[in-house]
Order: sequence, then structure tokens, then C-alpha cells
Amino acid sequence: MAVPNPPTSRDVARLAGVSQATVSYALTGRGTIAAATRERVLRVAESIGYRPNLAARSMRTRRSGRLAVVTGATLDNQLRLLAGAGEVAEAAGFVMETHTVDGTVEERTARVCDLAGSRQYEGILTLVPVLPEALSEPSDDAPAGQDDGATPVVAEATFDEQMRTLGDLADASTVEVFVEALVAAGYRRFVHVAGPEQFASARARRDVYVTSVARAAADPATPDVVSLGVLGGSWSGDDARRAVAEIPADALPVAVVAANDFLAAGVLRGAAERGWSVPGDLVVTGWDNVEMGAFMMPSLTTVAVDFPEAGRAVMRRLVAAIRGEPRPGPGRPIHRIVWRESSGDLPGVAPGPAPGPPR
Amino acid sequence: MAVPNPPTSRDVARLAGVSQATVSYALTGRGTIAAATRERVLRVAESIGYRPNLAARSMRTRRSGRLAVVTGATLDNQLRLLAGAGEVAEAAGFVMETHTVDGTVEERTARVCDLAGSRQYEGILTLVPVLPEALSEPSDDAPAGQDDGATPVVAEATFDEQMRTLGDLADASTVEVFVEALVAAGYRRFVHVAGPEQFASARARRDVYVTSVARAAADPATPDVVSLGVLGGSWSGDDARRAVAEIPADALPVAVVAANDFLAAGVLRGAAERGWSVPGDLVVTGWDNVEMGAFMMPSLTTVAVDFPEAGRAVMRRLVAAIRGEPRPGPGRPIHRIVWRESSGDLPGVAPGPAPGPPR
DNA sequence: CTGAAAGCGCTTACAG
DNA sequence: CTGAAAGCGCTTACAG
Repeated sequence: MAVPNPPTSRDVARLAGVSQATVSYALTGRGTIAAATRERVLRVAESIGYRPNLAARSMRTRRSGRLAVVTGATLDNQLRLLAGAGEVAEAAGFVMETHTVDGTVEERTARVCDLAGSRQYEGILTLVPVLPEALSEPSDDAPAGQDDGATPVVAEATFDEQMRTLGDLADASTVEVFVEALVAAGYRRFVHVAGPEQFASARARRDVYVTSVARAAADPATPDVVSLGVLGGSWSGDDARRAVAEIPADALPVAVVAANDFLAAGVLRGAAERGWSVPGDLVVTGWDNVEMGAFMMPSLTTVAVDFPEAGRAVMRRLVAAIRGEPRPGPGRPIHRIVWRESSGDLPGVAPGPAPGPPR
Repeated sequence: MAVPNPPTSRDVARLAGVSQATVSYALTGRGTIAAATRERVLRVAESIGYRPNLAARSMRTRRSGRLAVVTGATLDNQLRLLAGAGEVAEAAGFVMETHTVDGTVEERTARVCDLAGSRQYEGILTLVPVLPEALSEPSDDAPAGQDDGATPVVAEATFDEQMRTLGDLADASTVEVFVEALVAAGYRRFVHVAGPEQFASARARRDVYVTSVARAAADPATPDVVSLGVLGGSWSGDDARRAVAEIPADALPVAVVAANDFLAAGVLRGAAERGWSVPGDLVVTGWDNVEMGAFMMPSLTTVAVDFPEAGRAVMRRLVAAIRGEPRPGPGRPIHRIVWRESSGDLPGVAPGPAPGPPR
């Protein structure tokens, strides 16, 4: 059977009795065109199922309408982030291509640079951390609309000179809220169960923990605040479970700030093995608001991360960069503490909904 | 400052002292060309940083090299699936565009049809269930290479006439293994805590539960096997917690097959509220192998789903459809039971690694 | 307000 | 083995 070629704008022009240029004007809304002519062209186009060939259009306009998003394979929450980013991209008239990369920072950076150099994309969004050299976002004071020809590359997270990661998702300032609330509730001895060094989020949470506890200890009102140490160092809940063994029994009660919910869950298990109650002997906080956390016994106090909003925010930045507009201001906060049973009763804190009595 | 236009194949041709056609032959490997000429062209292309304009190539070859993947926003595990799919797509020379859709089945189906009709893609993979009318995968007995001009559309999951979903991820046969193992271990009274009706996976797990228990009851060796009911009906762990209240106290011990890990976690909490032990008064199984499940007390017996492999498998199907090749045979199984504490000791079953003693 | 013409950057028969 | 030429399907100054 013969494959009928899809109709072209020339077909529409012939059937509507106009020129190809007129069809183009009617469809794109550019140029000046009589309303009646426009009507007729659109009707004909519709009737024969005309769909413009985007490759041809792209060649002519030198605009691909395509964005590349670079993701890693492991971070599951990123699909929600992608959905938020896609929403903004679509509204701005772009389609999004996803490229999964892994490997070292250098390899990932090289991949992003390669994509930027391909000139196939109007912009690139990377969700995996890359070195700053891969990035190009017009500076705020550049005249709007300026285009130096480079493909804008925007990152959710980027390594700075000290190989730390910057980015909304890596923001760990919420840890300070935990520490302050627990100090206010009377806790004096703290432990951090950290994630792996190579994760920016893990480093950020550890750093904020260290400085927050130090600040509380420096406060004349609470000179007895002390950190018993930074334990763990992986995302393994099992390591967190074992870390509990390192907490001296005579230090109870102890406040444990875990770098994420898995680690917090491991701490709960480790506490049970030592016969310690939570809350009571230990209070524990997590991070990520993993769904299961609400059903642990005790339910986990944690940090809810608004991934779709993080995706929207970073995509807004990319779209602005493409359009040569200034970088948009910060959007809604993406972190929110969910207080539950594992942190015990805290003064001045509204507990989040718990599914039921602890036991 | 002037924006230098990126070099074209014509530039390469001029600098290499050959025609544009020769450049094309050298780069694509098509046509016949002297090795020396080829070398020279490639060297020149490299030296001026030539990157072919894919839009132009696409217009000429009528091949976009692009695939669309349609995802929903809510299913987090799909990012791992996407990574697997992307791996296969890249190896086959395609780039993947993601489109997030939501809404009713009809709306999603319409969206997929629209993407197929856009003729921008060489193939479409949908991870969200759509009606069969959106699908077009060459039948197995069609001659290889035949192309009726329609864009191949392959689905991970699709609704059949009875609005059930078919697809590897919706395969629930593992539930039968749970039921059989629990019957063999001596359990006679069963409960299913189901997910919401509108989820194919939830329906599939419920159906397999119902038929498996019925089959065991019909077995002369175990006539006393009985289902106490199908409870729940949402993905809310809190509903699962409340469902435990509906289990008659005089029915213990009861085997609870939950449709996923959240529901199983809710059951654990509900059991604790009634003062029931798990395992002991209840045994509980989940689904999804959510990371936290290993750290619940007791740790959750569950089903691990190999999402990257599911992604690879379905992308292999799409690539085969595009190439007019027959549908590839089934790949590796994607479901695997992880036995942990919540199902108790079962004869003939190797327990999965548990992080430590239950309490 | 509309049309004729050029051209975006490639690939591919075809001729030599 | 290589080159001259056509053409993929659009958009856009430009002329009328």
C-alpha cells in the first residue's frame, strides 16, 4: 500500500487558493492578513489534518523549541521535579528531552558541555551537579535580549570551588530549626547521623548541624549543649542502626538529627535493639517525608520537599535565561517541616497529623 | 559583538577542498569515498568544531531520531524506569522527549494520539495506561520493514475491553506465591488490604488474591482456608490502619496481603493499636520494596520491582516496532519476592536479609 | 492585504 | 571515487 505523504503547507495553500506565504501567516499569526482569508486557510488546514513540519520550521527560524534536561538515574524524586519543570517548559512553548547521565563530576560536566555544543537545544537544565564551567546563564545586569550565541545552561545544583553544592534542593537551613526547637524543648546532647560525603545534600545537612549545635553551645543560656558526634556516613539505614550503638547510655536523652528518613528509620530500629524508647530516650528527625515515615512507630518528624515546585522554579530560570530576561526571584519555599511523634512534644510547635496513637 | 554562525557542511567542504556531498559521505559513512579523503574531511570538521544541523538532516531524511515518552507525574519509580528506557533508546540512536500527562483515560489517550499524529516522533512510549485505540505496534506476522506510515505507539500498560490493565508492571502473579506460602505455613484466614479501584495494579493484586485464596479453599487438603474479606480501597496507609479494626479478634492468626508497602505499614500500626504482634497474631506482606520497609519493626516482606529492566524491556519493544522487527520475547522477570520478618518463618523460604533482630 | 522568490543546511540519486 | 544539482517544508523580507 502506498504511504500518503502528510499534507504540507503547500497543499493547504493550493486547496485554499492562496500562496504558501499566506498559509504561514495565517498559522503563525505573524504578518498582516484579512480575517476572512485567515479563517478559510485554518479551515482547510484543519480539514486535511495539516500539521506543520517542525524540523522545517526549525531550520528556517533557527529555533528548535527543544530543551534538554539532564538527570541521574538514582534520584527517584526527580520525576516529580521533572513534571514541574515540564509544566513550565510546555507553557513556554518548549518540549523537553531527557538525558540520563552518570559517572564522575567531570564526566557529567563533559556531557552537559557536549549537549550545549550540539546546538540542538535552546537551553539545557541539569539536575545533576556539574562544575561551574558547564554553566552559562546570562548575568543579571546583561541587557535583556542579548544573545552571545551560547546555549544557556542552568543547573539545579552546581559545585562551587570547594566542591560543595549550591541549589535549592541542597539547602539545609531547616536543620537549624530542628536544633533550635530541640534545644528549646530541653535537649542538650545531640548526634548527627550523616549521609555520604559525596552527596551535597548530606554535606550541607551535616554542616548546618555542626554550626547550629555550636551556636547553641555558645549561647550563654544553654552552655551545656553539646554534640556527641557525627555518625554514619552512608545512606544505609543499617549503618544508622549500628550507629546507635555508639551513643553512650548515660547520655540519654539524646536528640538525633538524621540526614534522611532511611537513616532515621535505622535509628529507630537501633534504639529498639537497645531497649530505648522514642521519643523519650531518643528523639529523632529525618528528611524527605518518605511516605512510610508517617506509619513508622513512632511516626517520623521530617522535612517535606516540594519537588514539583523545585522543578518549576529551576525551569523558570532556564526559560528566563533563554529569553534573555533577568533571573527570576525566589519562588515559594520548597522545604517544610512535618512534626510527628519521633521528635516528641515540643513547645510552640504544631504537630503534624499522625495516623494514630503510637502504640 | 557579532554572533558567529556555527560552521556548516559547506564550510567544511570549502576548507577541505571537496564538495558538500563528499563531506556528507565522509560523515555519515554512506556512499563510496577514498579513505584519505575521508580522513581529511573528518580532520577539518573536527578542527572547526563542525556539528551537523540535525533539523536539516531530519528534514532531508524524514527521520527525526526522536521518541516521545509519556509519563504521569505521580509515579516516582518511573524515573528509574525512564533511565532504563533511555539507555536502550540511546543505544538505538534516538533521543527521548518526555511529556507529562494527567487527567482521565480518555484525555490521556487523546494526548497520545495527538503526539502520534504530530509526526514529529519516530515512536511513542506511554507509561501511563491508555485505551487500545491509541496503540499501533506492527503485528508479529507483518513483514519486517513494512511501514504503513503510522507512528508506532507502545505502552507499558494498556486498558483492555474490561478496563483492566495489561503490562509487565501490573502483573500480580506474585500474590499467588504469597498465598501459597502462607497456606503451606499453616495460615487459614486471609485478608486483603486493597488499593484503589482505578489503579490497574491494585485491581490485579486484588484479583489474584481472590482467586488464589479460592483455589486454596477448593483444595481438599486445605478446605478451611477462607478470605475474611477485601478491605481498604485507597493507597492511604491510614485507611489500612483503620481496616485492621475490621478483623475479628477471634480469627487470629490472620495473614494480611496488602496491595503495597504503605498499606502494609498501616496494617502494622493498626495491629500495634490492637495489641497484636506481627508476626504472630498477624503476618503481613507488602509490595514495592520501599526502602523504609527494611527498617520497619518488623521489617516488611514485599515484592521488589526491577524498574530499570521494565524500562529497557518496553523500550526494546518500541525500537523493534519502529524498525519493523517482530516484538522481542520477554526479558528477565521484573518481580522478586523479598522475605522479611513481617511474614514470619515460612517453610522452604529463604528469608531476605533483615537489618537486625526485630525488637 | 497577498504572492513570488530565496534560502535555512543537509542528503541523495545521478552523471561523470 | 567525486561533484553539481535538486529538494526536504517551512518562513520572511520584499515587491506589488
